Amino acid sequence: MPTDPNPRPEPNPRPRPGPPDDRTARARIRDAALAAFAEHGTRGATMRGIAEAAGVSVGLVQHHFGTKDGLRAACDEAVVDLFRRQVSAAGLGAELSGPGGLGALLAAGPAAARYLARAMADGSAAADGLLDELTDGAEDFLSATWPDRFPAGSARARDAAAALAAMHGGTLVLHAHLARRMGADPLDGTDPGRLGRAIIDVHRALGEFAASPTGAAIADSLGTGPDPGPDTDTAPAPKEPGRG
Amino acid sequence: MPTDPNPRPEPNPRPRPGPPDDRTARARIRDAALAAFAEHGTRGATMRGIAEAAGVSVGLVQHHFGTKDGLRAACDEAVVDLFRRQVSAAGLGAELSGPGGLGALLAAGPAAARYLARAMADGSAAADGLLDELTDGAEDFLSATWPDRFPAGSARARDAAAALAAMHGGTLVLHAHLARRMGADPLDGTDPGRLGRAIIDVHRALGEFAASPTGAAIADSLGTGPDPGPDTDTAPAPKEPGRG
DNA sequence: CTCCAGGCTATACAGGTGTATGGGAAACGG
DNA sequence: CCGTTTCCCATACACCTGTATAGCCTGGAG
Repeated sequence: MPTDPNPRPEPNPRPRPGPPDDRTARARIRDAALAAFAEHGTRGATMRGIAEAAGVSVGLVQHHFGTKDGLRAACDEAVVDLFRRQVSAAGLGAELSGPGGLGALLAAGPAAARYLARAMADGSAAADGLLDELTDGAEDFLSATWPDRFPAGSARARDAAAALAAMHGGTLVLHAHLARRMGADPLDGTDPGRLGRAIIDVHRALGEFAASPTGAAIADSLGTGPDPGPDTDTAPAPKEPGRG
Repeated sequence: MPTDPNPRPEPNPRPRPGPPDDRTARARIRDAALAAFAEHGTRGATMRGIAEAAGVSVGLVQHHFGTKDGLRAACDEAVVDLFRRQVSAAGLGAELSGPGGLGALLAAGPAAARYLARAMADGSAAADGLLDELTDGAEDFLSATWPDRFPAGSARARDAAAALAAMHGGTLVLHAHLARRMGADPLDGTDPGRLGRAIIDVHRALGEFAASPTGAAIADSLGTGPDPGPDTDTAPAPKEPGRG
């Protein structure tokens, strides 16, 4: 959470004229838009609804952000900014897409996470960029940890990295389903580690299953590619990654 | 010309008056709606666009499906039906949420899969129901395979099953991202096993990683020890009798 | 005081949306 | 021949959308 020691909404402090100052009503509008876009989608959210939620008129929204797409772009930028600050604050390096990258996304705040979830599903430049970064991080992680199984630049590493990012991002996008089944939305801030624990459980279990003869048979039935891979090494002793 | 066989595929053969007959223009409209909903979302798709894509007028769409929500419901039902038929045809039992369940979804056809992906993200009764079935299957699978780690009805099994379904469903929802990174959309029908292979690769790699000391440390940092055991559990997930 | 820049509001407008309505065409049944 | 049913179309309507425009209010500068 960014430091925001403002008990009052600060009616009209005449902000500096130059750069985007991001305080006062402008920030209120942006936050309201974030929530509205997250809840109703880019198309479902309305300018009037956002203005009402922010306690301002529709004209002011236009005055500050021009058009609806401009407002959307501002939300994108704000969320990406928040995420980057969170990542650098947590000291995460390239391996964003371990269980850690997801945690950083969640730690950026429920509103931002919800917005990102919608943006990923709807497809926005910001969400695509973030997803690409997660995927790049995952590919680096895979290639660095298992160079024989996922050679750098190989199609197998690329596919696995994309799938990994999609799977972890999918838990974000489908947070409503998780909330329905787990009893608590993983995006509401309480117990941020619960989803991570479940994901690790899944990977451990499914990893063992995939390594079993039954799993190998399933993999074979899918038309295994050129490299079936050694199934004997179970503990490759990966190099220490960053905060997970 | 009273006695005239069918020179055209659907000459309006006066179908049976009673039940939903699903032929002629009605099916065309439904298919066009499926594609439109999948591409533009429930809100973005328009009645006029669907009618034009189906080659009919807007009035006919209303005549057959009443309202837009009725059309949406019909699409839901059709997709769910298709999926069930595919599952039973493949002889899949409870383990819907292994790599098999996802494959059945994909095998139901690109249009249905795309529609389902959108429906999962937007949230519809059909998508929720299907996701619940996948989750139930995953929970059964986890509890049956690792009874000590995922006791039946435990919170840990429930969380892991929900996460597993969300992760696999997420690859469906984020298929555009996968297409961007893998170079081919996993929902376009060609090489249906490629995504499954990537998922298995991910589970194997991440499973090994989670079992490593580094992974265990990460799991510990998330709040719970390696074996929390069954904590507060609630009523087991509702199961549908009959259809397995 | 006046002046005036800028945050802020109210209203108007053009376009698109879902839906209701009235009517036309073809296949039976008489 | 007419009547009825069903499929199908063109149009109208009320509503909501994003956006443009004109004006009000505050507060500092001259």
